[in-house]
Amino acid sequence: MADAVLAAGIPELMILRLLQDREMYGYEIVQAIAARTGKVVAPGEGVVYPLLHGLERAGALKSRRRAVGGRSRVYYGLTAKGGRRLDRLAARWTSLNGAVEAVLAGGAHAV
Amino acid sequence: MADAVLAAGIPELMILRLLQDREMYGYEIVQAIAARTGKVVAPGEGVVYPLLHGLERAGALKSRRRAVGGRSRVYYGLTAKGGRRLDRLAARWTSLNGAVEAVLAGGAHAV
DNA sequence: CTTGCATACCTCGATAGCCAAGGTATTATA
DNA sequence: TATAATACCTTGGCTATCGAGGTATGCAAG
Repeated sequence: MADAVLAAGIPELMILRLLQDREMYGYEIVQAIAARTGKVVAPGEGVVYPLLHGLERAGALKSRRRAVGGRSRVYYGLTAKGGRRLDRLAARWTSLNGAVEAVLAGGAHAV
Repeated sequence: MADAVLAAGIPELMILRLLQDREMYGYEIVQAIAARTGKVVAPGEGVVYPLLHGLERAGALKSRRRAVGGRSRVYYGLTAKGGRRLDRLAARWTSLNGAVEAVLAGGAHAV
């Protein structure tokens, strides 16, 4: 099932969150994540493009080609389904971080 | 290489942190993590034991057999090297969480 | 005008971390 | 005396991620 620890899943979460604000294209997303995280997290194109394709297949994203300045770009937008997926992953991250912080803080151990 | 996104690495971080406080044995660690995180994170024995062996091989842990109440247990303790490793991973987690929060918060995008 | 860099898309193979499931043996409990 | 809990371990498989590659266009420099 691969669920318990959420093997990171950070790129997916970030992509969904970015697309919540506005449509973006793959290359732009790659740059945006690196920029906004100061390169702390910087998934390459080999991560982002397959994720975009998978998310679209899953109905979380919707794509459309647009020609901008002679260039052809594939813009992605969040669907309602994608929004729910984002909410779920964001909540999961919060809970995951809480778990890590709890152990790092130490001291108080229930049970 | 596999470094940029820190593919979780949560179990390792937690093990090192637990052993910073006191010696523990594998089975105990498995229970402790599940308990302290309310099962949000609950790596099984198939995760913990190989990690303990790997960390010991890497010089981050030191083990010794102890007989407790007729039972034989392998207790692990943190070495100086393991302490540095813990510091590094903990810092990394903080920075990683900061990156995720930054993207989730959205709005302000530097650069 | 051609070399090279940034843009923009994509795929592939390898690896690492995690997981479930199993296996052994002992001790406590019902 | 069966069953659950303790305590150790390994194996095989999956998935996310990574790096490196490949194609093609636009633009700037030389």
